[in-house]
Amino acid sequence: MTRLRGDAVSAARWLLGARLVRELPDGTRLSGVIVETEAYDQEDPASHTYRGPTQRNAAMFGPAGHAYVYLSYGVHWCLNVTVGPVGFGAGVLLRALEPLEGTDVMERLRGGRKGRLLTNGPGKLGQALAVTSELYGHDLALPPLQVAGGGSVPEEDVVTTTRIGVNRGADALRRFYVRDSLWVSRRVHG
DNA sequence: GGCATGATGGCCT
DNA sequence: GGCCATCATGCCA
Repeated sequence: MTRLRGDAVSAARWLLGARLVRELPDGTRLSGVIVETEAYDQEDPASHTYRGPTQRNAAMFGPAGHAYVYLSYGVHWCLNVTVGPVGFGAGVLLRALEPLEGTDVMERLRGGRKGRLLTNGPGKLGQALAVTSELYGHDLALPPLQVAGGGSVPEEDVVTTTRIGVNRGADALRRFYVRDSLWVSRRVHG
């Protein structure tokens, strides 16, 4: 994961195709392939780190390759991978996953929803993998939540678009997804 | 101490 | 396509 020590955009592209593996307390193994990401860094007005370090965003100012978890709209837990040298204040939001293992358990965690509805959105992904604030700051090289691989999607298969749901910095091309994946939150241009 | 504000999702029309 | 639940955070008073 040395690649995560660079800039957020490179990290976001690199994370496409990486595998995300979650182990539940009962030993159940859930996993999938990351197919959609967004890049955020301190120079970006849409980033939680834009106004400098706070208690909430501290993980993004820590070492790369750790989890930055936050509650969105008071409802949804969203998972980011921290990026850059210590003090950099950057991260990559994981927005969608192609499920591989434990889809039956993911369905249960998602209230019976199936197929693409399982993980095609950051809040859905968080719920499907039982991500909560317990994993805040967790080292993603270790169980129970790991990122492995990355850099496996060829340049020509990566689509670059504007991000979803942001107001400031709305025209920045910082969302990336795997072109032919059926598992992304939405295609074309956000 | 109070209040406006989301890196969203689900349900309703 | 539109509405709104729900709450931690952060900025302001």
